[in-house]
Amino acid sequence: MPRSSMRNEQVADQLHAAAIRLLRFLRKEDAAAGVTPAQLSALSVLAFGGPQTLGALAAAEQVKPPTMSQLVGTLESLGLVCRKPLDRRSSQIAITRRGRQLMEAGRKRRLAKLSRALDALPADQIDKLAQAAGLIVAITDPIS
Amino acid sequence: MPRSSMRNEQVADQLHAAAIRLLRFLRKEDAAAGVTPAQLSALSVLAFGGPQTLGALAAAEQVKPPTMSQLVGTLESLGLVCRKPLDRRSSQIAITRRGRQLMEAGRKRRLAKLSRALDALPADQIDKLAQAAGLIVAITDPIS
DNA sequence: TCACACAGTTAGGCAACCTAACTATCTGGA
DNA sequence: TCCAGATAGTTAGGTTGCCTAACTGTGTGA
Repeated sequence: MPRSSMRNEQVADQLHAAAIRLLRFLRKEDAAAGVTPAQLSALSVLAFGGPQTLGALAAAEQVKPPTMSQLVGTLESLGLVCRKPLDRRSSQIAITRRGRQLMEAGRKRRLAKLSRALDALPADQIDKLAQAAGLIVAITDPIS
Repeated sequence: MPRSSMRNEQVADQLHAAAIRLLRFLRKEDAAAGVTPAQLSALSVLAFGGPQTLGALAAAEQVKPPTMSQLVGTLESLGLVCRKPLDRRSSQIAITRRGRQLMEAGRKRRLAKLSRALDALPADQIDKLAQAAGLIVAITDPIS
């Protein structure tokens, strides 16, 4: 086995553990914001990716349609997204003003917790985290 | 608001999104290995941190005792951990040989998926991911 | 010795996933 | 024209992982 693959195996483990810890760390803050992490993530996709169909949103979030169907149902009943029919079997889902506001509020809540931790780090380490986040999103992107 | 805090807010968001994506990306492989991510994480703590009480394990994993109680119950029924009574109300929980084997198998499954992605990256970017993982674990560590 | 602290479990509930099966709609080719 | 098949989404039912509240049983110090 080449040395680089052994290394990658370790990195895979470390990233896995780090992701689990980070989400547990942030979950409480998300809950306090009145939305769950999955809801926040979907709102974020709609905010930055624009209106899209349920199927596209499910693909972007890497979940199956029934999961997204339920999630969007909840968000709609909360007035955070709305549907604009395309034809009689599908709609475009768009974030509402309230949804956008709530997403910003959630971001601020997370900030309160995570930025205290980040503030303790030197700028170059924060850079590394930012770059790492970008890399992770890139390599887990269903499009790529 | 100082510039660094604005920056940290963005990094917080990016890390959050990255963690969600990474776990969704890896979940299927964990399932194929016959253990769930939370189980794998607990086994990992026991493998590297040594035997410990249920309460300590819950604290290490940043979950509440009932959560860990159920998780350990499952792992025990699968023969992946065992309990050694300390007194009549608490035990030390230790990973078994089978638990260790299964953890290694899970690691290999994740490798199969993630390392293909990592292999496409230059070594310096893999370094960044490894360092970032270490930073995340450090800043979300309940002990620190 | 006995009241309180401590360790863990039980009960009940919710969010986020999944697969399988279904409904309804659209569309292309005979 | 029209219907077979593809497509979009929902419903039904199940699992895992997390929580709080309430409980049981055990240990301990004043």
